[in-house]
Amino acid sequence: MAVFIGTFENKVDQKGRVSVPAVFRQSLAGLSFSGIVAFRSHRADAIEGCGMDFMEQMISRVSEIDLFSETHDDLATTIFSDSQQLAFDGTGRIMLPQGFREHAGITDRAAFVGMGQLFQIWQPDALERHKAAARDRARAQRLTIPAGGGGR
Amino acid sequence: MAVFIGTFENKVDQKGRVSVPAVFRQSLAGLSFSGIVAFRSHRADAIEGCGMDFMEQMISRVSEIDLFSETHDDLATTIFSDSQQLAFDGTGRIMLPQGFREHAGITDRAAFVGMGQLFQIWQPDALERHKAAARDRARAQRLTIPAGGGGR
DNA sequence: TTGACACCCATGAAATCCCATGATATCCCA
DNA sequence: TGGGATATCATGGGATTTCATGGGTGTCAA
Repeated sequence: MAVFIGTFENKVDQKGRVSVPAVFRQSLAGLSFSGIVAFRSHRADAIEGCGMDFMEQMISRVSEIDLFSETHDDLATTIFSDSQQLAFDGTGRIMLPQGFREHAGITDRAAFVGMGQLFQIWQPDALERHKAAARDRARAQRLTIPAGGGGR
Repeated sequence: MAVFIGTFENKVDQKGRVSVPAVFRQSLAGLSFSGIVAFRSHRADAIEGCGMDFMEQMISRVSEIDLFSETHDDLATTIFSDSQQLAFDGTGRIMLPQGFREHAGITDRAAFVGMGQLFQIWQPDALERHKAAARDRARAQRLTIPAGGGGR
């Protein structure tokens, strides 16, 4: 399973390219698709990213639902239609599509934020604000991490 | 397993040809039939598409089941009899048969929508409406991905 | 002979490849 | 453990390829 930890800020060049942090790329190495899968976060003004393995997991779970049922189609449409495969170039960069950049307000800098199985891509200033707010909420609500059933 | 992710809008020319998005073609590469298998969606105004591998899988799955289930038998009959193999030409285009275009209301533009192991072909405006509706339904019913057997 | 359809070529825009660069980080050996 | 030698990385930009699209031509069958 690909794991993403840490925050990295990289430049977006004229062509819309960004280097994906090397650590993230190493997590993604060996998957069936050499690149990331990205989609607009519906919670935040950010892009969410993951590896193809994560998407394949989604597919197999969705396929447990009856094919051609309304539930299956709604779910599949919602999840897969707005995602995009972004392939690495020879030096580990991806092209951030215009629409994604707009959604996140990204122009010339992008911050990659590890979130465990997923990561997010933010406009750096927006990320700062978001982090501060998240810290406050977590403190106010005394958030904790649920105990897991042990690794599998 | 062929994976279809993303939405792509392409033009349908005078002759009824459309380019299948390059990403989808790559997913379909190496199968026993170089092209797509398509049939009219019985619930939506869209064309369903997949690779020959998926068709083969559906056939074997249905043949296990249709002894017991009339519904599945009907579904199978509907799907398989209506399906057509649409071969790629040298540049990755297919011919959308008249009947399919009519069913989906497609004239000069067609949107390919990834649904995981399948994809759909829509008239772009109809797709927008459909996407919004699907999202709303998914949210209203709190549809979630069925919990899998845990990450691995 | 007239469509329908497969095959071929041309084109512009966009994405990707490829190489060069400087800045860090890492390695290695005394 | 210091500090030069060596990788790794992020970044820039020109060259090349891919892609979607348009249109022509040949072929086979009704």
